[in-house]
Amino acid sequence: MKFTAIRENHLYQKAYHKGNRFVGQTVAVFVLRDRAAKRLMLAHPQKKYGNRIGLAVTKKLGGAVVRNRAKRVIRAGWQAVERTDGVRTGYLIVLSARPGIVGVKSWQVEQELRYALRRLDMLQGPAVSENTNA
RNA sequence: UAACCGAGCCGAACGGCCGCGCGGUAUCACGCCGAAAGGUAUUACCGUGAGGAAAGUCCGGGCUUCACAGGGCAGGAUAACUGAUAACGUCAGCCGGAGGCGACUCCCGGGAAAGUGCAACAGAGAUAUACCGCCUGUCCGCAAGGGCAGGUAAGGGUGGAAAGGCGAGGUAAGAGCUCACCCGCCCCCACGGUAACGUGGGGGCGCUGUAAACCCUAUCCGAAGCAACACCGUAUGCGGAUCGUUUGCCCGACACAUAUCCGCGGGUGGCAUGACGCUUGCGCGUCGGAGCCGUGUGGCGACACACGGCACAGAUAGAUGGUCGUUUAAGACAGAACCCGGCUUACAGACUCGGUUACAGA
RNA sequence: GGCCCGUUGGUCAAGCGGUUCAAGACGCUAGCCUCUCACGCUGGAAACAUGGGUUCGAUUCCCGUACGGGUCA
Repeated sequence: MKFTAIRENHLYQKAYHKGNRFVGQTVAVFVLRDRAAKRLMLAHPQKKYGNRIGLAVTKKLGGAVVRNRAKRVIRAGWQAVERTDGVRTGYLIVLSARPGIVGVKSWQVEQELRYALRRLDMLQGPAVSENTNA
């Protein structure tokens, strides 16, 4: 699943300071309304809205291998959530790895991400009805 | 059989489902973003896709830009010898030394006899020395003994180190003072070796340690590094903060202007075997490269040469993943960032070859 | 990615091949002072990142490792 990556440092700073956050054992999620979403949509050939996603992993977690694996696991979990439940678009989303991510399977990250996005009211589709029932 | 020594090699595999980067073909599409240069989407198929250390950045090169007549100083690096190599502080062989029963391993291995410095504490004394002791002379004293002058490094104790070792001669007592033997250093000769060096003979000498202290000798070194650099483009540029509107499940739509402040300068190549020629293209040919694999020849070896074959990651928030199953259980260290040759450091396990010692058997 | 630095008590730090050596300040702690606290005075505890090497002797010199920092578009 392709997505637009955040690479500017100021956007990370903004997400950390202004965004809604959820902190779990494996990941921390920061969500902020993307002011440039419309412009990006226009640039997009299919005229679709999208989320800009940033992955952040501290050097404290380990070497390049450990950090790469953390990013892959988070990416896999995110794709699973997006595919099954759907996520609202037009946001800046920063996924920051936490120490618990080392050595976990992707379904654990997926679970936590789904819970986090539900709490942040970012889900659409089938998961929403479950949320209301719960 | 056991315990070791050395060298090499691998460092998960297979299958199901869902995914990623790059290249190609088809599709989309005379579309979209951008001032331009330029960039780019969807889907399907095919090909391809991290390491032995990719790491640390400790050395050496390629490449690039700048500098450059020649010479010297300063500074840095290296240190037996012969070779290998593009080069090296690397590697091979060999010499010397150390360790091991042995296979074998280890050594920053020039010069302290050019000069300077330093050597705390202890000790009489640290590169020159007389504290105790020994001896001679002389004076005092009945004597024991003591004072003064001198000789002496054999003995004592201190120290990391006290001026070769041991025996004999010698002497008042002693001393390489003399001699034999041994040890070490320097010089000369002969033989062996390309050489370091080894063996033997002769002569001289007896010298503390430290150069990872200054230094001396010999050899080498222009500087910076792909964030280098080259080319294309170059506009009332781009980004952010402040004050907002609109949509609101999704899809879609508007305004994105003005003002103030702050910050920043685009793209492509280099760069993924390169160049050239032919071809719509696939591809083919020629030349180049410390490219990779195999075979042969030479060499003890590092390696060299010849022939044949091969094309093998190229990202830019950074591609190999997720998950399930099987293999006894999958589990070490760890991720290319311009490219090579080394070194150093980390590392679960698997395999191959050669050798040593001990025991047992034939 | 390249190129450079640094590491000494809890913190900031000086230092040199050796005895006096592991200064000094803040902090901590015990005592004195005071009716009590503060200030002040006296005393005390507490460290050379780590593994090798050179040396008689290393915190210092050399090599490796770990950690921390600076700088270059």
